[in-house]
Amino acid sequence: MQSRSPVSRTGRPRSAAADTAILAATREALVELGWSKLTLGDVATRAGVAKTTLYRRWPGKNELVVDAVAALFDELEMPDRGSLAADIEGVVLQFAAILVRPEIKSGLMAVVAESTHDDALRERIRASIVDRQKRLVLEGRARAQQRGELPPETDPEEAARTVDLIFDMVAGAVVHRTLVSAEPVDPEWAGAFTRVLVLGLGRSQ
Amino acid sequence: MQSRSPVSRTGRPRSAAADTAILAATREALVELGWSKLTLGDVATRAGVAKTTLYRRWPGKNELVVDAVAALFDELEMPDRGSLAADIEGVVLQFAAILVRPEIKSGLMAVVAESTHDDALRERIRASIVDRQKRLVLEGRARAQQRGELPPETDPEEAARTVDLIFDMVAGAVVHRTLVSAEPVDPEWAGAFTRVLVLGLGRSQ
Amino acid sequence: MQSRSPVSRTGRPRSAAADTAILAATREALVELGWSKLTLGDVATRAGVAKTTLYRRWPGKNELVVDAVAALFDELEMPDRGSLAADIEGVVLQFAAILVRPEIKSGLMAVVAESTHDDALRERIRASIVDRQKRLVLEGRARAQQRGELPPETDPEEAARTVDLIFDMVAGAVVHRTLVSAEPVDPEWAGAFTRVLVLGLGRSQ
Amino acid sequence: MQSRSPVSRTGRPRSAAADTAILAATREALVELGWSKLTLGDVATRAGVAKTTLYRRWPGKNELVVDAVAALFDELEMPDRGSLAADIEGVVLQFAAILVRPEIKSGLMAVVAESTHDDALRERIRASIVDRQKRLVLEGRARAQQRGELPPETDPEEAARTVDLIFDMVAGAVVHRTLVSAEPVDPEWAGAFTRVLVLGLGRSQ
DNA sequence: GTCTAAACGAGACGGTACGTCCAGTCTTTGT
DNA sequence: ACAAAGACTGGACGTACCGTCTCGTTTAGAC
Repeated sequence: MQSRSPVSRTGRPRSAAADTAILAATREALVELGWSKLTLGDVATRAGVAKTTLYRRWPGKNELVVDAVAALFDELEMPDRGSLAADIEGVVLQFAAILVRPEIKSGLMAVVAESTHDDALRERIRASIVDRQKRLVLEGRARAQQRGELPPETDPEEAARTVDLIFDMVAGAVVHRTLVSAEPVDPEWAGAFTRVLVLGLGRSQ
Repeated sequence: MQSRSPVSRTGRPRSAAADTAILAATREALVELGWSKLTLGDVATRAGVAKTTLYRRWPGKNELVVDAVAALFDELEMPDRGSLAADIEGVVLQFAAILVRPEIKSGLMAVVAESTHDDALRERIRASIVDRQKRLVLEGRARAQQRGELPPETDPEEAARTVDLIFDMVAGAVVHRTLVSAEPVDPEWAGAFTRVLVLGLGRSQ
Repeated sequence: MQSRSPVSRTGRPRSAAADTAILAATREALVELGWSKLTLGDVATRAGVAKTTLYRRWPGKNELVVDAVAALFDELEMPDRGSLAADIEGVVLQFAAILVRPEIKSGLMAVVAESTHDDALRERIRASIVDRQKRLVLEGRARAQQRGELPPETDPEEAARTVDLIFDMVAGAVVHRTLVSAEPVDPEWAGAFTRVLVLGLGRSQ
Repeated sequence: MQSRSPVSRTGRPRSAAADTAILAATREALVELGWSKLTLGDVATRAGVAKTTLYRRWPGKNELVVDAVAALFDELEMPDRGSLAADIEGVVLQFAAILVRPEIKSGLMAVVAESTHDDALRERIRASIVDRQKRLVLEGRARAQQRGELPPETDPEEAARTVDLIFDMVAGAVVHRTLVSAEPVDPEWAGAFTRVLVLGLGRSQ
């Protein structure tokens, strides 16, 4: 009989604490040093862990940073604020608040840059970060349809395309404002942005 | 009457050809190797130039890549296509065409990432790339006002804010679509995007 | 009973073979290139070793060459040739034979030159090379005293000064003849030199 | 303004002052930096001269240092001190006094080391430094013969060999004592050395 | 209560690129 | 024609990390 279990039943198990410590150390190092000066040796030292332990769990710097950063995005939530505009504005502000955190600022763009010539990395980013947040768009649309602010979708393909468009517009604008223009996403900007977006979407009205 | 350069009329002058060769070599290396594997030694070799010559002119990899990439953005133009929507759609497609070029794809996000913890670099990017392209938004608005598609601005501060908002929305959405979502900016997407944007702007007046 | 090395029983141990290979490669490079054209990168390559490994073990070129050269001096021996004069003549010829070897010729004077403004290096040379060979003078004197050629020393301080004087005279003359005058130390010269020295020492008693 | 030289009408004449300044700057740099850290650019700067001027006059560092150092050896003189022993002792002390000067200490051994694999350099050293000092041995011998301390030479070849031997013994011992053993050549040592040498030479007595 | 195999820390290893420095040459303008 | 200035090619420097590799040492679970 062969063991079906993917994990080894014998030998010393991997320390669960190490994972946590490594990810925390990575975020800490991102804050202090930024992506390009972050070294795995330094992360290992901060985490009180040998370099080998780190390499046993992540293939490299990129993947480690993706995982270290991904967790922070799960904080995003979209409580019902009563209208589509309010919901969007809330998410925009929340999203911006995450983006300005220095560990994100330093890490996110860098891994996206790396992903432009590393397909596996792009897939990891999509799975860990991007797609996880699309739920917000879906949720918001559903809520708006319930409220009657948006018509129910007729063509499901067209609907999917619209979700992607909205996602690119929201995420893109906030990221560009924050990281490229380096201007704050304050309620005023969020309001102006949301107004344009909601009006643009509301063609049926 | 006026001295062109207040300093150094003595000594061997810097080779003008070297600058050109170095920037071209940088773009070539970006295409072949991508940002992270690009080394200044390799660029120097490709340009047929000593490493010292390169370091004499640029402080480092980041600044070199900004300059190498900036030139390509000046290709952007906005011929009069007859309507605001057509003008925007045209620029979006052109912009996307530049972004998918491998030397841009590899380099742009990386330097933006670096700029998150290097103020001088961010300023260089803003001066060399970002601000230079805002002219397109200004030009487009002026043309739309001439056509009567948009009212003349009344409050100049408000107008400036709107220019920034539009710039972040257009650039952000296209960059996100291209580099994060890694989906093509085809005429269909460009059309959908433009429709939302123009509708949103029109109604907000 | 006693721990050989009080430090570092942990981590991967240093390769003993590397030391040997590096010193051999250094001697080889000295022969082919001479001191001034010898580079540590080249030595590392010849030894099949990374540059870092070399720097981990020696602080620089000088110290490495001292160690590479020192071993060769341990070949010096002084078999009993029956008389003080014969013993000295034998050592002079042996010493000269070592000095004309190209790895010594290239390296020895250079490190001595460096040592004139590097106290640690001078100490290293003294410990590794100079003091190790003073044994020959001591041995020769003891033997001559046994034979009755020299009287037993009475004042130990005076005796130590004489040892130093003889050492400087022998080593100095042979080195000067070989490396500065660039003339061969043949049996004839060795005989003439020994005659002067033995005569001078004998009469001074 | 009047032309200084009636001969050379054409071209700017070489500055004689430059030679002096360069050699002085070389000695100064040798004192401060030592041979290995002395750079020709630095010498040129100290001398208030362009690097090109320096290269126009000397082929390289070695030759420059030989010339810078050689002048100092011409200070050696041997006034008649009344006996062979006193003459030798006087020269030994003078020679030692020159050798301990830092510009000599740093430079002399280094160029000798280089000369072991550069025949032209060895010849230059021989011509500029070594052979110039052999006159002292010849002078001393002649004087001793006049005084009757040494017999007149019979075999001129044998006599030449003896001159060389004495030169190697004196120069070698003093150099070795000073630069390798790094002990002072004080009157006590000089006396002991001279005693051995004179006794050794005086076989006819 | 051992046995045992993987995980662990430490740190040496072969590499690659870094950014700096100097050698020696070349190209300007000035005298 | 020579000088001063300084840019140029080329190459070694010593350092920093990379990702891998040996070591000796835990340590949790299987027996």
